[in-house]
Parts: sequence; C-alpha cells; structure tokens
Amino acid sequence: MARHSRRPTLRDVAERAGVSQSTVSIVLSGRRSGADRISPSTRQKVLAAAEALDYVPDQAARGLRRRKTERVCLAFQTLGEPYNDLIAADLRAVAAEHGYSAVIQIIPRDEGPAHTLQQMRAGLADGLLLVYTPDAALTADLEKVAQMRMAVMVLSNLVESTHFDIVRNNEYATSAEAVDYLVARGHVRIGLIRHNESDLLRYNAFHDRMAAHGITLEPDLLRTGADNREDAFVAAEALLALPEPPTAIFAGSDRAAISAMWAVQRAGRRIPDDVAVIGVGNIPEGELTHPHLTSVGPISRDFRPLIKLLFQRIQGHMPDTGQVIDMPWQFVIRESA
Amino acid sequence: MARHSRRPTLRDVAERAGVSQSTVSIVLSGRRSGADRISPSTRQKVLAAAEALDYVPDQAARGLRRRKTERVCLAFQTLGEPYNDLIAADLRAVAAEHGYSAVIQIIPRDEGPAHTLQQMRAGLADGLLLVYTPDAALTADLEKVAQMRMAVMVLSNLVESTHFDIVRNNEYATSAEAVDYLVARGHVRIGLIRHNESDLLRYNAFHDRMAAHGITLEPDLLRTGADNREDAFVAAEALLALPEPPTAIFAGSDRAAISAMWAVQRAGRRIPDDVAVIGVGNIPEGELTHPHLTSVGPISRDFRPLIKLLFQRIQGHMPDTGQVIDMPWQFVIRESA
DNA sequence: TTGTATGCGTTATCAC
DNA sequence: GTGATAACGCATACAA
Repeated sequence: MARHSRRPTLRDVAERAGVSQSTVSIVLSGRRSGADRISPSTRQKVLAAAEALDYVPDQAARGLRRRKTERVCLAFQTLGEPYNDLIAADLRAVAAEHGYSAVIQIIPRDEGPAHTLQQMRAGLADGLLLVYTPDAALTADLEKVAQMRMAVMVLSNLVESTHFDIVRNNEYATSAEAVDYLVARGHVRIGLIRHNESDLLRYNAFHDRMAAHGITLEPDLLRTGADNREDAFVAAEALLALPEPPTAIFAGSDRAAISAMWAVQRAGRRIPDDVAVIGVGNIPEGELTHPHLTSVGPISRDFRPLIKLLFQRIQGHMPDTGQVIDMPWQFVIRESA
Repeated sequence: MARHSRRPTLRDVAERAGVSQSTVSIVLSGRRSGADRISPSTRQKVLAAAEALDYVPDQAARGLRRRKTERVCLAFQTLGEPYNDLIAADLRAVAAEHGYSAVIQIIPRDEGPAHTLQQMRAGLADGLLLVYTPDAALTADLEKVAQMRMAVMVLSNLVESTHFDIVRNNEYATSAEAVDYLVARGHVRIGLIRHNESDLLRYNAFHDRMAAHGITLEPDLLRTGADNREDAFVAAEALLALPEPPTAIFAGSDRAAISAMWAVQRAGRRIPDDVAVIGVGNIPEGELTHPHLTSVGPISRDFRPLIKLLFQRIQGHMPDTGQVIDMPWQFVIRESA
C-alpha cells in the first residue's frame, strides 16, 4: 500500500510541461478563457502533463485564493423525511449545472444547527439551504453568515429576517382546511400526533379550528415527540388504547400518519370507517399506502426553482435584501379520511 | 443588509489585542498547548479580542497549512434508504467526538461516485465512508484516493482491494436461508423484485437456491429497477396481475417489500396466507408494518464500531494494508412470511 | 504569448 | 513568552 505518494501540484505540472506555474494555472483554471491567451501548443503540453500526473487542483488553496468554495451546503435534521431526499437530489443536480458541488450536513436534534453555521462562517460553502426553524439566537447567527457574502435560504414559516431569503408555505390555511373537513364529516374526538416543535402552524390550525367549532381538546388525545416512524407508531397505539379512542387522527407528518395507519390496522380497525387518518407533507409514499393517504402538502415537489434562486444569490444576481418566496400547499383528499 | 462586512482574520484579532499574529495563532489554534507557552494575561487579551470580533478561523487557510480538513465524508446513492440515515447519524456523532465535521455527498444514480472521488482527491475531507459497490475503474480511483493519505472505508461485498478498508456481510448465506424457508413452506412461484444492480449477492442466492430445489425461474416473475418505493409498488402490481400470480414475493429491500405489501393489500389478498413477503435490510420500519415484515439484515444497527475504525485510520493508528471487517446478518422471521 | 512576483489566512520554525 | 518570517498551493496583476 504505497501511501504518502505526494499529490502533484501546479509546480509539478509546470516542470513536466516545461512552462511556468502561471501558465499552467491559466490553462487549467478555466478562467479568463485560457484558450486565447495561451498558444495551442503550450496548452497541449500543459494538458498532457496534467493528465499524465493525474493532477487535481487543491480546493483549500484555490478557495483561499479565489475566496470561493464552489460548494453549496444543505442542512436538515433527518434523512428520514422524504422531502429532504427530493431537495437533496434537486440541489445536487442544479449545483452540478453550475459547476458546484453539494454537501449535506445533519443537524443534531439536541443541538440545533449551530455547528453547521459555524462551519459556514469558517468557509465550508458559498451558499446554505437550511431546512429548519431557527430561534432568535440562531437567526442572529444566520444573519452573520449572510453578512459574509454567503447566500442563505431558509425553509421556515416562523423565521423573520431581511438578511436572507425565506421560503414559506400556507401550511396553516391548508391544515385548517383538513381539520374542518374532519369536523364536517362528524368527527369530534380527533387525536393529534405532533411531529416536532419546529413547525407549530399545523398545530395552531388544529387548535384554532377545533375551538371555532366549539370542540374542547382533551389532553389524552394529544401526543407529542413523534419525530420518527417508531415513536409515531407508539403514539398512535396509545391513542387507540384509550377507553374512548379517537375516530380520527391528525398526524404532524405523513410518516407519522402511515405509522398511525399501521397501528389502526393492527388494532383490527378499519380506515377510514373506524378511524380516519390525515397526514401532513403529501409525500409520494401516500399514494402507495392502502388506503391512500389523505394529506396536506406542497402542490409541487420540484424544488429546483428555489435552488435556482439560491444560485442567483450566490452569483450576486439578487437584491441585497432578503426575499420571501411562497411555496403553495393544498389539501389532498384521498382514501384515508 | 450590511453585506460584505469583511470577516475578521488573525491579524484583526492581533491588532485589537495588541500582540502578534503568531501569538494569536498559538492561543486560538489549541495546538501545542498554548496554555503553557503564552502568559495568562496575554492569553486573556487574545481571547477577549477574538470574542469581541467574533473571529472564526478560515478553513481553507488552516487546511492549506495543516494539510488536514478535520472533515469526514459519507457518500451513498439515496437518502431514502433508512440505513443511510442511521449511518449518517452515527458518523456525525463519532466525528463530533473527534472534533471532526461530517458531510454527506449524494452519488447520482446515473453517474456513480466519480465526482465524490474527485472531490476527495481535491481535499474535501480526511476520510471517506462509501456505501457503494464500485466497478473496476472506480476501484482504481478509490485506491488513488487512499494513496493520498486519506482514510477510505467501503461498504460492499463485491469490491476487492488491499488499499482501503472493506466492510462485508453474509448477505448471500442469509438470503439463501430466506429462500429455503419459502420453499420449505411450499412456495414454488416466487416473485422477485430487484432493487438495484450493485448488490447482486441476494439475487445470486435466490437463483442458486431455486436451482438447488429444482425450481425453474420464469422471466415473468422477475422484476428489475425497483430502486424506490414507487417503482417497487408498480413492480409488485405487475406481479400480482399475472395470470398465475406468485404465492410469495422476495424483494431486494425492505422498502420494496413494504411497497409490495401495500400492493398485495390493495389487490385484496392476505399476507402471508395468499402472498408471503420477504424483504432485505431488516429496517426498523419492518416492525411497524401490519403484518410485521420478515426480513434478512444486519444483526446490529450500530455503525459506530465501523466508524471508529475509520477514525483509527484517519489518525494513522491502523496497519497500512486495508482490513476486511465482517458485519453479520441474520434471517428474521416475523409475520409476513 | 509567457514568466515573475505577490498575497489569500493560517501555522510552524526560528530568533529574540 | 513573544514576534518576525517563511511556507502551504493557487490565481492574478503586471512586466517582459
């Protein structure tokens, strides 16, 4: 295992080609259209030498000099959320079109995105796409990142700032629609499975609409902390085990809703006749389940428009003040409610 | 939006503290135990200045100088695979213990990991954890990466090299066990839903055992390209729509198996009485489904031992020749078969 | 058209 | 104990 074979540098390529470092740099950096500055023959020699040495430019050195990483970072809490998968795929594709590389950072549930923001300020990437609802302290940190000429886009309904771009959706209105739908179908005892604390709006909608309909909320019917499929399943089982179980379950995510559906089936009840189930997110999986999942979620699953905006900002083609972008949601009635 | 506020450098901190750059570097870099070299009072001044300026050291410059990124990279094809989620969480946690940062790169399905390997050679990270089965050409590229003093660990049963660490499992034997189990229960017409091409062993096991039992394979019962839940669902529907549908389905992944279960339920058939279903992976979700999913997969879901080995290599505490690590699998009989 | 010289921000080696 | 100074590998302004 021949370790420690020193990686070739510009100088190695220059020596092999019999030219100077700068010539090699001009040819290989692709900038300033090296084609018209360097003679074809020199150019060929350089390319041949680089090829022979298997030269790869050093990111640290190039980044230090250019003040650019040509990298974007995507940060979210969990890979388990199907939308994060879609966002990651779109980000990678659009980044590639721009000659950029995409990296993902996981935000630990108990610590928040502080580490990622620190990394950004240390120069991890030129742009950040954050799927998270930061609190006030983190908003300040985010603004610091944005002030360092890096592009920042946050997907959150609850953050406020003019220093970076924010993507919002009408989660509240569509969730309210779903609750109204359940009530209109005669449901009074509706169980709630909360996903995590960062997205309050769907729960606010639940509370508000139930109050509007004059239905008092029983603490027993509210389960929290169902961040993953397993916990959501347990929460649903607890709801179904109540002396007076709910006739409908409103889950904070489609994943939680699917877990709830399994729990209902295991309890030997029918969906939606015995227990209706509604989720949030409208993930593709909801069209596979049996019965198909009624849900609230984005109309479009294409995140490329958002990402293109992020690259607009990276390239400086955006106004200095942060924009607010709307991503419309809808209530999709399928079979489970 | 006060953009372009130049980020503070060592010199800014030095000026504010009234000392030299080197002193600041010694204090802040944490190396060489700055505590005993620098006087407490100077040290305090430096720390105060850094705090006041909100100084964050530049990764590019530090990396260029130290020849270290203090970063590890995890690369895999899809976020949808639950195990990748577990690996990512464990990697992040162990990395944090070592003062390292973890980044994830998605390997595009149509291009393979070439881009990530290029990034590694350009100095993206000190170590790479690759969940992928590279072909011969990529193995050569991987060896190049490993030769540049970076730690490389690959999770694959099909790659061969002494230049990096390889993690294997007994996927073949346990898959064979599952097939034998189905045959022993009287199943002859067994449908196969292939996941992707990179993990051939489970399909080899299927073919070999069926042949051993003298059962000829019908092309109609073999479906390929079911890389995601949606495609697997379609594949299962096609199987069930056959004039003579299978009495059992062996899916290349648990996700595919769960999709198949939904398809079976939608077709109004019972599991396992009408159609038995077996998956591969033994993901946590399999204990939630109704019925619970019979599967083949890792005994342990804890990837930290592997990751600790990766860090051993990063720190140079490993023999130069690549190791082969075994990760045992088992056949888990639940309710679906 | 090509080469020389300088600096990006940091760390390490040396004097003092 | 602390401060100049020289690299790390690359890109660019400028000179030739």
